[in-house]
Amino acid sequence: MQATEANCQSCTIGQSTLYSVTHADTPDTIAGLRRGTVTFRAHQVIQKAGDAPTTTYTLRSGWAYRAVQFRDGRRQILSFLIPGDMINVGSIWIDEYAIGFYVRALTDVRLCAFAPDDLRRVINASEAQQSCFADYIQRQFLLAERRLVDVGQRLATARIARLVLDLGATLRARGLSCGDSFEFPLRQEDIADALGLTTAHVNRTLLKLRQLGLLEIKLGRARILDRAKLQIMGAND
Amino acid sequence: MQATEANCQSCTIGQSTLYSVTHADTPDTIAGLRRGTVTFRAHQVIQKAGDAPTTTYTLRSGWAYRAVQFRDGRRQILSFLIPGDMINVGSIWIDEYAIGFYVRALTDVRLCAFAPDDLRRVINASEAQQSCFADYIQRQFLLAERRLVDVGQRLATARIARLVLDLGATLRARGLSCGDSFEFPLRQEDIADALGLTTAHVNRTLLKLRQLGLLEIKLGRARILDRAKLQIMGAND
DNA sequence: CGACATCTTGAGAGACCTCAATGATGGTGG
DNA sequence: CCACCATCATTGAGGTCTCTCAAGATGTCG
Repeated sequence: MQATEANCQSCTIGQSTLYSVTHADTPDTIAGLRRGTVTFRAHQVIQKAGDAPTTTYTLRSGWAYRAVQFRDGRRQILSFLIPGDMINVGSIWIDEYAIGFYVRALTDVRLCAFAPDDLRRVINASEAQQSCFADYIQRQFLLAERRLVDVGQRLATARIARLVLDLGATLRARGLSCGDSFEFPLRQEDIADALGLTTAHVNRTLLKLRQLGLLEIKLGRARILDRAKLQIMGAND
Repeated sequence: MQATEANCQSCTIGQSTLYSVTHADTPDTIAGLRRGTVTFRAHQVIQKAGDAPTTTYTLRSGWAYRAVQFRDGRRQILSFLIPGDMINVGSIWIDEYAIGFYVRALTDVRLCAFAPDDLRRVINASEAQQSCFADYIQRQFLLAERRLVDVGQRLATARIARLVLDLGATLRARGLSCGDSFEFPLRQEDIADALGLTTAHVNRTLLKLRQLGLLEIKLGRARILDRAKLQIMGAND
């Protein structure tokens, strides 16, 4: 990992997520608080389970994921992190919060570093900023519970359809994609571990979705071929 | 539902959860803010999916759960609510937040009503109170992700073991139980829907745990017969 | 004592898994 | 430029956990 620059004035990410109000008003405030950036290469571990980070990071570019690891090699991916996400929200409010998961880079990533105190002040600066932050937390919570419902109740086809649609929607909301084809650096194994499936089954399910002309995942890109039908497939309720 | 009294001075719940700091300092503050209480009978719906409650409720007594309902009758329980829990945290910070789940009473329950504004002020009153609230949110998040890991990766025996241990631990933390036998008003169907199983399978799994001398659930009570072995059973990782 | 909810149990089926082998693909070094 | 390697995708055969559907047992309550 190494420090480099990446200015805050041109950053469009902050405008749509946690410190959006402050960032929109005076990007300089954020720029002044940022303690620099850090980069990791694809597949590197960013934080280990048990770490109690004292710096709070936001994801500036690239993808990562949070997961728990089992001794026998199985793992459960808890969420994927894309630009605008916080790596460790807990550290803002809770000192010495030891995380129960680990964070790993999916692609090369760049993180922005902040002191928890500073972010706390930014968030508390206005009611607008507070509710913007609350909105972010709420959404993360919602996504976790969506996955729980998927894994608990839905078939493999629906789980995959929904995961792809969800990620596509989030990317769009952050201004990182604009159509039915977008960057999608998950391996089949990552999809499997996020949805409680095996790679073999994900592969067969993906084949099925491709044959049905709904979805194609190839070369690090996802192509939604028939959004309407994919949504119906995802909503088998 | 009907309004009745239940005083805040003698309430031990608030001391261990969201407004704990304020409550411990001056229980009168909370008492002054409370807009009264509401009761529901067992199995009554407290909030419907799509509702955007303008009042924030905390659970004073009894059990409830949050769940999503499918058209074909399936459902996924997202979390169980026990005294001290918030019914709708989202409403504190986000106006007009339409919930995507419904809330139903498991036993007879009594709720305390608050105006979102008031709770917001209480929480913002001090850093201690803020981090206490953050801690609560964090824990709810953690529990949701624990369930996701369970449903995604663990066998039925482990899922059930962990659910019971988790609920027991939370009850203990709130001073609502003190040993290995505690109130447990979940039907087998509730367990099934919380863990992505069917009642038939929950029944057989419960039988197995009973025969192994680890756990007994009967007449609305859970009895942990061998905590050590039950924990091992739950940690099949 | 019915009426109802809940628990229990059985037989058969399906979704998904395990294990293993075979193809692609892309990067690396000689 | 090709051989080589690691990573990832693909495919097959067989197994199992869990499900579906159904019936019966048990318990609860008015």
